[in-house]
Amino acid sequence: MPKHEHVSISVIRRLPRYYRFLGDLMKLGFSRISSQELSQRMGLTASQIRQDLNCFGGFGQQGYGYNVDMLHSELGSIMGTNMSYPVIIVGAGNIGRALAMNINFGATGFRLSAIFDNSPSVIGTTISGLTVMDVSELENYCRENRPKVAVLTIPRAAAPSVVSSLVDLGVKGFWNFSHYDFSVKYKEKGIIVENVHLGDSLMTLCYLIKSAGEE
Amino acid sequence: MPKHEHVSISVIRRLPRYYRFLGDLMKLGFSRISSQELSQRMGLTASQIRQDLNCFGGFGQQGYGYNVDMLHSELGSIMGTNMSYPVIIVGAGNIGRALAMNINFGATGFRLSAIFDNSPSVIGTTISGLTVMDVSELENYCRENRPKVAVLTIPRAAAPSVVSSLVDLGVKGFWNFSHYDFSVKYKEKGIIVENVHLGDSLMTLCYLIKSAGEE
DNA sequence: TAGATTGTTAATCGATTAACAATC
DNA sequence: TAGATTGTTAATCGATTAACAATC
Repeated sequence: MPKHEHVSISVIRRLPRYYRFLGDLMKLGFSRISSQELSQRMGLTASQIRQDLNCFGGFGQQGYGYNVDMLHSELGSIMGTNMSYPVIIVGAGNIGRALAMNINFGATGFRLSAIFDNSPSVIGTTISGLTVMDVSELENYCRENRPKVAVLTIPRAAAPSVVSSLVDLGVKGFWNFSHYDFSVKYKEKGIIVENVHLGDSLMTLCYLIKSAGEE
Repeated sequence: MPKHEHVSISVIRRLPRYYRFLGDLMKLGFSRISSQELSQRMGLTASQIRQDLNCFGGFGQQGYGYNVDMLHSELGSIMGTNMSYPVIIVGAGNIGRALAMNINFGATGFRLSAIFDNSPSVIGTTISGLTVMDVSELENYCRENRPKVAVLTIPRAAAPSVVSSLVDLGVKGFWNFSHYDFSVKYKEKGIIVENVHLGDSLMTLCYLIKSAGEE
């Protein structure tokens, strides 16, 4: 089934939230939901929900609404939660370890396959069932296991060379927690980068707090 | 100086990135930059940069461009990086600890003042210079120290009651890493929530990887 | 002064919301 | 059938881009 071409990023970023709310509704025992009621629960408009969903297909039924289970599973397969793309974590510091232990990679379409670090005190330790490998093994590992995505939890200074070699080794996407900004050339190559700039997020919060106080 | 009223959230979310790039330029020894050159480095349009900055004031000079140091510090004070709002972390699990150790709260307008947990094995341990306190002390602590913001790194199930009491105790903003979705009523009360839904971010990445592969 | 580059207005583009015919 | 609610088209709104006069 060829999905509608070019769905806007705004729509895509709402999908995981729909998915979460539908999962909740399932747990609450709902079997059907109207765009109207979902919109109230989520704090957006019914119109937007219908528009968003219709980017991917007509999942509802006039006069009835949407079947919760069905819509949930449709959204899941649209996003690829049933996939199992191999992922590596590069950088087993605080953040890397916390992600390894906290993120449910399986539920989001991935499979955590290896963790790398360059510190002798960390290499060889076990995190979430995986033994931390030496970054010097990164190249061999990638040639053999072809990870699709790398989680970048390394210091900024280390990022450029690591990214460059990972791209050469076939990594297609990055979940970027480092303070490194990917240059435009990677986007042109079709490399996908999902940035999680925690510092930016916190500064935004600071601005909003400050502005609220100034009113 | 009364800032221009209601700057859109899209603009606000770009400010930290401008700030970062300007900091880099300072380190590289730049003293001036044109919107044109900055736009190329950042991968956006010069027009957008000028529009964004002019939401807050005319920081440039015709024929010259922008003074890097000056613009950097202006943006800093617009965002409030010079503030020192007290912040508490609620939940000293992997993520809470990693944030305590990794985030430069001081550089983003905050001051980490306390960390709470409910697990006896964690209470009393030291993280980043702070002794983890028992959540039972949360109320007293807030009454005495009036934290402005709380970082939520607790399980979802624990969130509703913690949030409710923190709001009653005067907390104005949340940096929310829990899977809890704040209900609309808090927004109506003027509570500010900056969500960091890591699962959503990873699912978005999955979708993008999947779509790229399907082309 | 001439050249460069801003600040700002106008034009375009895209995303959200509203409306309603189709249909379960 | 009547009522409800979708899918979809049209209208609105806001954000981005383009253009250019102002001015350093």
